[in-house]
Amino acid sequence: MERTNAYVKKGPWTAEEDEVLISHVNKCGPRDWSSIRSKGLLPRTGKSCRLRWVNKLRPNLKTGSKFSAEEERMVIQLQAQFGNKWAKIATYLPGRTDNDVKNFWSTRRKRFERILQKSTSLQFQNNKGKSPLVRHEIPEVKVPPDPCSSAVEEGTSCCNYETHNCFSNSQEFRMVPLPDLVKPNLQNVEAEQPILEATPLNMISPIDSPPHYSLSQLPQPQLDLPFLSECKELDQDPMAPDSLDMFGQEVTECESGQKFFKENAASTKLGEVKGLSIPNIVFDDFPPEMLDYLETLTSSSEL
DNA sequence: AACTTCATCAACCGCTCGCGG
DNA sequence: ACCGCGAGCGGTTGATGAAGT
Repeated sequence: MERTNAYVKKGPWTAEEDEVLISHVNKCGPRDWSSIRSKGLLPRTGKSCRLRWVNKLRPNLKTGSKFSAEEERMVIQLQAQFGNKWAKIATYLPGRTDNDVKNFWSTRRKRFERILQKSTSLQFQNNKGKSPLVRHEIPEVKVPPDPCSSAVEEGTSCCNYETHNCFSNSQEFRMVPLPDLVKPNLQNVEAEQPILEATPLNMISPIDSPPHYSLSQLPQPQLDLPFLSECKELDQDPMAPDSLDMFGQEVTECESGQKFFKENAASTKLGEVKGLSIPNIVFDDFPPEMLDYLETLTSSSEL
């Protein structure tokens, strides 16, 4: 048990501290973290020691090297499959820690939040006082209750849904993706052209409920996962049925298919501004495939 | 050259889980 | 069954350096 009243050092680790920690692990193995402090070896909490070992001192870590294209693809795919289970995802990536994966994903997400915020703020400026209805709405998607959603796997997420007022005990919810975000006309942003196009709601065909997959159908861990969004697919019209499969197929062919839809429904809202329906997008957990897709689309747009 | 913005990384915090008493 | 503890995980923050203006 760690003493709570003793001095605890925080902040960056020194080389000397690292040596002490490594020495401890060599003697005792990567455990008994709290004893490091209780024995007076280091003024660090066991938690801190463990983190230091796992993220920096552990052998065979790829410290300092950027994620390869293959690693990026795997993270994208595994995130779509497992959600934000960074530790689990990291087990598929030799030499990478959960912290690495988490940081990678966080950076990636921030980048697109920024890109798309720019895009949507310009959309608002450009559409101010123009179109009476600029609304993007996709028909309701009914998600059947997932018989596989054991409390262990889904419990935490359900709390999140409730937080978002999106999914609680209800067996259905409204998924409201934004078509123009699937393939935003970002090239037009700088040209100050209106980006949004009104789509009559009655012209949007319903999306079938994602198929259900049992846990037993989950792919086993492997290092050679295919990547879903190859360039050829990016040339398609994203709103064409086939292109929806580009997201839907990948996402639903796994245990988290339904969860994916649920979670991302919570991330997208429609806002009302001055009588206009303006997309008010929250990209908290934007679909990774969509982000990847947007990345491809926007990488040449010099935003 | 100075300033701003962005990306990356290390580390901390709060929470949950599992285990032993 | 309950409680306390250690370990592990995910979210978040702050520091730092690179790149852009």
